[in-house]
Amino acid sequence: MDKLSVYNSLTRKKELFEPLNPPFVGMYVCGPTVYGNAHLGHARSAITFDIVYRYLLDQGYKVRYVRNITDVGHLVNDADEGESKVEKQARLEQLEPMEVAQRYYNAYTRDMDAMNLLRPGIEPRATGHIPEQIEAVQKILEHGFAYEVNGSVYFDVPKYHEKFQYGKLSGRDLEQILAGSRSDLEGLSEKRHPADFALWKKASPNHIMRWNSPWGEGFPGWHIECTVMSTKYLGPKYDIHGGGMDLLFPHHEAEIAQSNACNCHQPENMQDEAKYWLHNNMITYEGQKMGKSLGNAISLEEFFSGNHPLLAQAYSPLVIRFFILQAHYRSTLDFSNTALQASEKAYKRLNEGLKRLDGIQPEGKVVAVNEAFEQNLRTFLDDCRAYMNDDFNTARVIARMFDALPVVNQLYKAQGKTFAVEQETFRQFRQAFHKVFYDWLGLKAETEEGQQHEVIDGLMKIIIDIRAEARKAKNWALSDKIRDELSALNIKLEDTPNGTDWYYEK
RNA sequence: GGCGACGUGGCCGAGUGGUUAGGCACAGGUCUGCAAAACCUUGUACGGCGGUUCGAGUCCGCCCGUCGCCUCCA
Repeated sequence: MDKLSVYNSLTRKKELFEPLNPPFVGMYVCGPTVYGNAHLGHARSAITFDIVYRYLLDQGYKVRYVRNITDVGHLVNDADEGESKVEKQARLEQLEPMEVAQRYYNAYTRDMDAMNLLRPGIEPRATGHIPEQIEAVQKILEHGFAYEVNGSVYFDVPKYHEKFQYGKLSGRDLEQILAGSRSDLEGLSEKRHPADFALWKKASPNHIMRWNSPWGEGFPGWHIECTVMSTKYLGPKYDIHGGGMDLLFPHHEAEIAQSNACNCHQPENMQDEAKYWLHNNMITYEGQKMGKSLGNAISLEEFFSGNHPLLAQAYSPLVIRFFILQAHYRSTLDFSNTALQASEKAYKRLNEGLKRLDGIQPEGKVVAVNEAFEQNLRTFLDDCRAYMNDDFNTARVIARMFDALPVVNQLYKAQGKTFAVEQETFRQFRQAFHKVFYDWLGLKAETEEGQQHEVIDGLMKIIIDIRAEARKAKNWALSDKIRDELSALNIKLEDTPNGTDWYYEK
């Protein structure tokens, strides 16, 4: 494939990617709700669209990448009914809701930075766009696709369905939705139809996050923020909307409906918000879904530190990234310690290969061209491009890098004696490999700081053990020599009844 | 039950109907005082049953199983 194709959830097939207004591309991705630490699911979604972003940039597009931050509290459905998630955490931790949101936003950013994600161009917050959301609700009301009840405003799905098609994204039809939810809840709700959803919700007295509106004090419904913020920064119709498959229904379905109801009066002007809807698949743990109730919801922070009962060790952020990229984004991905350890080793080997590649000096060597090697390196970039063009198949790109690795190793090994490929081929390949590794996949050589700490700890333990043996044997000359020479390196030893501690001191 | 995505060798995972995905593990080899690392080489597969086809992991049907959604959580 010499042109980029993407799988569009809206049409359920791969389509040639053709921006609405080249060279500009607008991309909106559903970001995190900042009331808790980011987990693998957040990582997968963010990394998936980081790849899309990077690749489009590399293709020369001017991309405006918007990823929202949901910091508006909404209702939970368990025992804490009536309290928003953000609020609930605030009470627990005696913090302001916005303080909670900021804290988890910071943590999210920290984790994403660690995995080498490019930051979006705009990260709009729902709470920063309340007036725009109110305005959008008003517009939808004016257009006759919503109704107000007791200070809340609901989207009128059946009314919308008369003119537009509700359910086109998720493949549902209204009758089925109605049939499925008719049994209970009816009558308890202010909604006229079970499929209707809130655009604006009246705040209960104890709801902290609240704003004035034409319908009284309240807060926006879940779906409206994305419609509003995408419209504000990307226009009523833009190129790509991304998110996890779990958001397909009802969130994205509702977004499409809101967008059409708000920005178009008639079906002939239908825009469906975005041209391409991209969805990444979910992550499981040893075949099971992740969830707090199952005890296997592991935060990224815990992966990075290894501080979780289910984790055998710590996994570096880039190993997590690499692991995620080894699968195609539309497949479910199962993780386990063995799977991650496999990725860790593979990633290490790739890094070693890259180091060797950078160390190879092709100049002035005897050339005895190996046709297979030559061919391998020459077709590398085109192969990788074809895989990326095929709906961002990073798994195949990585496999292709491993296919080239033996050649790199051979060239490295034979250096100084023979050089089995044309120098120009080699130079172009090296450049291409860098492009794929750094620019497309967003990988980078592991910083060895963390490893070095471990190494130093290990070294110190060995030294201290040797010294302990020397002291036991009353070999004071050796034990003092160890202490004095360490001291010269600003490493101080302190003998305690429980053993010997060490620390840095200038 | 409905909608969607899937079920590939010991594990993770690509796969556009016809000849090797790849990684990890395992095995053999090179190197090595021994070992490790590194490098080289190799084996093991397509959930089940039918169907289409000269030929199916790849298309069609049914069955079984997994995951997500179907909630005013976002």
